[in-house]
Amino acid sequence: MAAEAPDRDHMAALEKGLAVIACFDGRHPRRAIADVARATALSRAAARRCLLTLTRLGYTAYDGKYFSLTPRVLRLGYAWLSSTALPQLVQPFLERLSEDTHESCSASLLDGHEIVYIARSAQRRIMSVGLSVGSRLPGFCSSMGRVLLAARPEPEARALMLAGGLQPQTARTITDIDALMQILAGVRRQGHALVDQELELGLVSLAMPLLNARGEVVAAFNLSAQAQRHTAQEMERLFLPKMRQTQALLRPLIG
Amino acid sequence: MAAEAPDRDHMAALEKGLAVIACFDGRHPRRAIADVARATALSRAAARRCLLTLTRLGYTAYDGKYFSLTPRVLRLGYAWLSSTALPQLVQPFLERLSEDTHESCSASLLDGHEIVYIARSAQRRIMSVGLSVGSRLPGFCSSMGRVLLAARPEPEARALMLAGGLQPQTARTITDIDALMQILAGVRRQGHALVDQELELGLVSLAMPLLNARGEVVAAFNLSAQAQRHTAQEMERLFLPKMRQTQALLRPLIG
DNA sequence: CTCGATCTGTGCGCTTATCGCACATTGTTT
DNA sequence: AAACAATGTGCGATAAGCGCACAGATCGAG
Repeated sequence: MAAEAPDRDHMAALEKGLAVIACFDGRHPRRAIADVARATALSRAAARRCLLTLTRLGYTAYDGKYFSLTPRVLRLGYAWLSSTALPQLVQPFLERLSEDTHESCSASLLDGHEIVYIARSAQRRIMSVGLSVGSRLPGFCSSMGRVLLAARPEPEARALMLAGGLQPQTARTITDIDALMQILAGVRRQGHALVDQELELGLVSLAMPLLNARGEVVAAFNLSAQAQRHTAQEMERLFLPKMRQTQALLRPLIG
Repeated sequence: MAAEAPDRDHMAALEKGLAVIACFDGRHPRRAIADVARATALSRAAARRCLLTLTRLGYTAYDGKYFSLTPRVLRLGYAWLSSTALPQLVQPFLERLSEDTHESCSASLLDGHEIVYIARSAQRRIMSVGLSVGSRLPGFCSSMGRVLLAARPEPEARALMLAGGLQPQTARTITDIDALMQILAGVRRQGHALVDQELELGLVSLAMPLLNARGEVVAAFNLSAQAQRHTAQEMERLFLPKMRQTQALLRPLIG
């Protein structure tokens, strides 16, 4: 193939191997070689080399037909979790907030156009898909995503949302980029974001930034509830005070 | 360097890159190039190439001086979590057990000579080091480790423990390999393992295998408490029945 | 302020790791 | 049984990755 990006330091093999690891998920827990090759757009030979190397290192297992990840890959993800104090710091506050309100609370960071959960205290299983640390959701239609996007410069926020594709998640999902930018402006003004069934029908979610001592946005946290139990207005009335309190408690504790 | 292992498919660059990711942890959240090179035993040039590639892919960030991991690495570590149903399945049962007993409960798998936490419900912070999903402990002196080692063929269990180095964690840690093999035999007979302050002073822990419908050991779960509050005998009397119940409840649910 | 030590960025030639293809084999499907 | 798809293996060609060496930057000590 022609060299489109002739960067001096490329480490193509590393990039391919990471793509191979990342192609496993809940829908594809076990994959054969050709399967992985298709999913990663690698040649079969390259996919095979990656898988054999990963197996030799213990990151994948091979039963003679299918490859699957081993818990050793947690070494990689856990390297990040243990290298940052934020998740462990926030977790007990989320649990407290969750107990007080009897709703589920989470914290997340922005990674490109998606949010990544870094801590969570679930009260009930209200979402169709189970969320946990490491889970990802589109930023443009999630409450925490909007809080985090609102904290970025406007051109960047716009670019990130457009790059993500703006796929509607429900019939109520707002996908117009200008409308979304307006919403971000509102979030910036009010200091919180309320999303009403744009991510999943029946789910309302209220999010707020996590600030450090200097007032910078370092993450977002939210509280989500069933739409039948609480209307959007009720959400703000019932939960904003406690969330502001959590925000204020954490602020001096975050470097 | 001479080719000691002339395997045809090696993918050295992938191996190096993974080592670079894994060299970050709580004690080294930010590292410079030469620092990473030392920690991974790579040449500075190789470490630099890995770090630049990882940064280009968004797995690490560079502030001009130090590199640090980004939450994107959770894509790798938590690819496994989402590819296996076990953690999500076990979590609520651990929470229930933890509520009933007011003690901390966890589940783990064996990865080489270490156990890896895959789910946890902490009641109180009783250990000096905070545990969470992805945390690792030596297998030979932890209750879950002994349950998992006991489920392996004896020669394999012996080899794994020896490979781990048998470093004593407290003055009470048993490090004699034959004594440990005896203990594993007892665990196999009784169906549970009790570890009394061998991992950390003041910590007692009772573990039991998680069985699938066919009766195979697929993981271990435990309950840990402070030694001051409960003696070893008390642990078995107080908690074994509830743990057996949890084990029985989960057994038909695990594929 | 100067000097020394360490680290970083860069370029380069050499080595071999990695590439994709092609063929033989196996096993799966219809 | 035939057709299809996936796997394992060998191989030659290419360039990816290697370590070294030099130069500039940074930092600390004295």
